[in-house]
This record gives sequence, structure tokens and C-alpha cells, in this order.
Amino acid sequence: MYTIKEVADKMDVSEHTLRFWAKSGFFPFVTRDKNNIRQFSDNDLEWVKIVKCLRAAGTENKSIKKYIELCIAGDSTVKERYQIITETKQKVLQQMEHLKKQLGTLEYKENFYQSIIKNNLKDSWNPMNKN
Amino acid sequence: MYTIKEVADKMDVSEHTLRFWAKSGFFPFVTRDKNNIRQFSDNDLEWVKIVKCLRAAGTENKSIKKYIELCIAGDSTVKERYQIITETKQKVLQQMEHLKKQLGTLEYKENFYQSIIKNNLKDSWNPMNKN
DNA sequence: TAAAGCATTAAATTTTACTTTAATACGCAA
DNA sequence: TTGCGTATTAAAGTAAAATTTAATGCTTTA
Repeated sequence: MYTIKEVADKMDVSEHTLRFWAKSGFFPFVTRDKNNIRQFSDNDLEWVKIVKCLRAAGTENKSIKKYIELCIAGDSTVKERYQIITETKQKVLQQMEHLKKQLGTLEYKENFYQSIIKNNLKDSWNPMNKN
Repeated sequence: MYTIKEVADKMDVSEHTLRFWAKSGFFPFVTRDKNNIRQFSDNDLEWVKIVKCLRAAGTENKSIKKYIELCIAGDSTVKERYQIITETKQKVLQQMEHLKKQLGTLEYKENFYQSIIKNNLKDSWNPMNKN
């Protein structure tokens, strides 16, 4: 079992955020000791991981909450959960595509500046240098 | 020359956001007609593009402003600008790496749910099904 | 037994990047 | 000449996701 501090270190999420997430209903299975201190199990760490993953994919907290609720609801919701996961996957793939495009723009700029530096040219693209 | 509305359509950014960006100092070279209406040139569209690109890379508006100011400052800042672009590129590559990892987690989940559905199993990962 | 360290909570505040609102103005068609 | 469409501005408002604050309490250590 792990304290919230240990989880924060292990999973690279701040204690504050973990408490915020807990209050948001993301970790319904975390137990408490006799002093009301949270005790995260290894399984709970997996919940932290999936929350982190959904967050990283841009999923809103309220949608994460909804996913968690489906998990709690039990086996009858597996198909819906499967759908959420595949949709999230598609979203991530689109984000990667988008980043790839930006990478192209950045590489164009990089080459542009590189040739200016190398050949000691003027920045012809900058209107300040027009004329 | 393009009106702000045309730029909004062409570049897929709202008029409001373009005005906000303009007020933020992102388009210092956009001229006005005799009625004070903004006239975006093709070159200005490239500025919109680079702003969009930096935004997409997660660059904060104040850092975008700084980059624009370096552009205005002229050729003496080309090396610094080059550095900003390569650093941004690295950031984008890291983001792509991060997304790739999340994709792995999502695919694991996807397969997990798939096998539950296919084989009519219980969700053994869910503490609600422990025992 | 007192102080230090770590935990708890609710509630207020912050941050960032817009987005909306409200007041104003130009130009053209009816 | 009225009114519609499109433009302008400053300033107020919004939203999401934390983050900070403040008050409280257990446990261990000096």
C-alpha cells in the first residue's frame, strides 16, 4: 500500500492533483487507514495510470468521471467502455497527425534560418527587410 | 489582401481569436485601409501560420510574443530565433513520444476489453469484481 | 510534552487563452 | 435615409483544471 506522497512520486503527479482527482471521483476504490489516511493499492496505481492516459489524450475530467462510473457500474458497460477507449485512441492518432504537420512547418523554418546563418543572408521573409 | 473574416475562413481561426492575437502583438505588419480595417497580406497569412504552429506546439502566448519581437528586431536575432524553432521542434517530438506511450496504454486496454467481449468474461481488473 | 512532519478538508484563488458584450462607425442597397 | 453587414475597440466574463490557503489532527521524535 502507498501513501498519497508515494503515489505522487511514483506516478509523477502532485499530491494536490491526486487529491483533486480523488475528490473528482476518479479513485473510488482507494481505502483509508484508521486515521483516515488514503492507502493506494497496486491496482489503484493502475487507475492513476489510466486517468493520466485519458488526461494526456485531452479527455475532459467530466468525461473521465463518466468512464470511471461505467467501470463501477460493472460488466454490463464493457462495450461502452471499449468504445470510449477506441475513440480516445483515434483522438490520439489525430493529435499525432496534427503534430506531424507542425513538425513540417518547424523544419521548414529551421532550414530557412539555417541557410540564412550559413550563407550570411538577410531574412527576406520579414517585412522589416522589404527594400 | 484579405479581411479578417477571409483570414478566419482561410486559416481556420475565429475572427475573435485573430483580433485577440493581433492585440497581443502577433501581427505587427498587418496594415489598415483608410477606414482602419485590417488588410492581411499573403505574407501576413504566413505569420498566422507560424503563430498557429507555435500554439499547437504548446508555446505560451507570451513566448510567441517574444519570438515575434525577435523577428521585428531584425537579422541580428536570427540565431536566437533558430534556437527557439529547434527547441520547439524538440518539444513537439517529445509530445509525439508521449502520445505514443499513451497509445500503448490505450491499445492494451482495447485488447483487454476486446477479449472480455469476445469470450464473455468478467472484468477482473475492476475491484468491484474481486471475489 | 512540545515541536516537526505528514495527512485531512473545504473554499478561495490563479492561470491561460480566449470569448462575449457593448458601444461605435463606415459603406452600400432599397 | 434607414438599416444591414461588416468592421473597430476596451473591458468584462468564462471555463477548465488545477493550486493555494487555512484550519485541523494524528504520530513520532527530541
